[in-house]
Amino acid sequence: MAIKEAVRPGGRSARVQEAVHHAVRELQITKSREELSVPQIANKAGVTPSTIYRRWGNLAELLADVSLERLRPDDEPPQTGSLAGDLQAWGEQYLDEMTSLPGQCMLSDIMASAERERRERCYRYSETIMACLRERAVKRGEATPSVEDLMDGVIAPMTYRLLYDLDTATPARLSRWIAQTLPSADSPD
Amino acid sequence: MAIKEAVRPGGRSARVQEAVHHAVRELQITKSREELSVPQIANKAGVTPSTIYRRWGNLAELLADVSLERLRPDDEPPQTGSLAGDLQAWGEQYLDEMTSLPGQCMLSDIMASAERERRERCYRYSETIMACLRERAVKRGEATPSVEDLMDGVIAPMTYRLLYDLDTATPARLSRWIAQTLPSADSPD
DNA sequence: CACCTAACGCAAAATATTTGCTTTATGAGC
DNA sequence: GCTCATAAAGCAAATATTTTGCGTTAGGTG
Repeated sequence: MAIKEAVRPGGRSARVQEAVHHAVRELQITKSREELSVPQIANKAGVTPSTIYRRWGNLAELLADVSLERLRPDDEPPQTGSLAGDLQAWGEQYLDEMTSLPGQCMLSDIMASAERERRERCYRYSETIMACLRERAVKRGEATPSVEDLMDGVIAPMTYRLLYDLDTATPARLSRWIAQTLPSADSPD
Repeated sequence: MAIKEAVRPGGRSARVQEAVHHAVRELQITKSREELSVPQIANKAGVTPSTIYRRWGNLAELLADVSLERLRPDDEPPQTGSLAGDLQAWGEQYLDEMTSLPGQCMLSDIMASAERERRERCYRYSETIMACLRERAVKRGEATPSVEDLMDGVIAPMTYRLLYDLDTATPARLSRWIAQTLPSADSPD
């Protein structure tokens, strides 16, 4: 019955982690990023600040940790019957989520983290989704690009624009990225 | 003779700015990111901490500001005689710069800034370079993609991988992004 | 040349962070 | 179950950082 996660993930540790994460999420509803502070979060979570500092190091890392947790693939991406459709459907809801204020904060928090590993987790997350959509297409017998090509052709421009030029992170462009990435077949242009 | 930059960019202000920037660059040589502090920088620059806090807000913004300054296009990108060549040449030196430790720190500092405007300046910077290389190609009579397409096809995957998956930010992949973006002509594969 | 005021210096006050030591409670071995 | 070793948390004092109010300096303007 040994849980293999951290060194000692048992009851109290997990409880503290949950309390702190929960406190952050609660506070984020009312307070803006620069109104948040470690002592404040600690107080709300019912722990001492030193606990947070020792576990997370600083506010930035804590926020990144909380943000990353939201990035769990909770539900299966919607099915539309074609790879292009699946990409568009998933991408649109992702864009929608990430262009929102909380979404942008989430991205910021993750990017502000010094831990390279966190950003790599984002990469793996997107990769997993691309692999899933691609797998569906393969099963249907569609001709499909590699996951690599999907990452470069769709995820990269989408993410790039979410980070650097928000105005151009739109569903219309998404269609373009998808069309140019998939083996040309039915796009009239 | 009026300089139109800030509200009052005259002598002293500019001197302080330069002193602080210089102090940061000096300290960055020996100290790692988490060893830097505002009071330390202030001391080295010969100003009081409150000056820095009032002008830049916090350490993260100051570092981002310093990093961004390095992003000025100091010299014309090398000419190779073809768009593919120009892109590869410029891209390789950019990759080289950005995969280095100082380059990665620079990217981190910029991404950690809360000011969206800073990231947009990065976007404009890359865009300017793409426009320049494209302009050359057009003058030579080459068939060229739009700047937009260069951004999506080359800059986006490059930047994406520099940020999220450093191992895959390589010249070899750069070739691939370029080949797939340019109107197919001479690539044997 | 005199005046206005943005930007800086200074130092006290408020906050946040670190640290040494104590206490608690999980998980392993008996 | 009970005991023990220790990871993780609490507590509080010591540091360090950040904010703030107010006096001073020095660009820029008339």
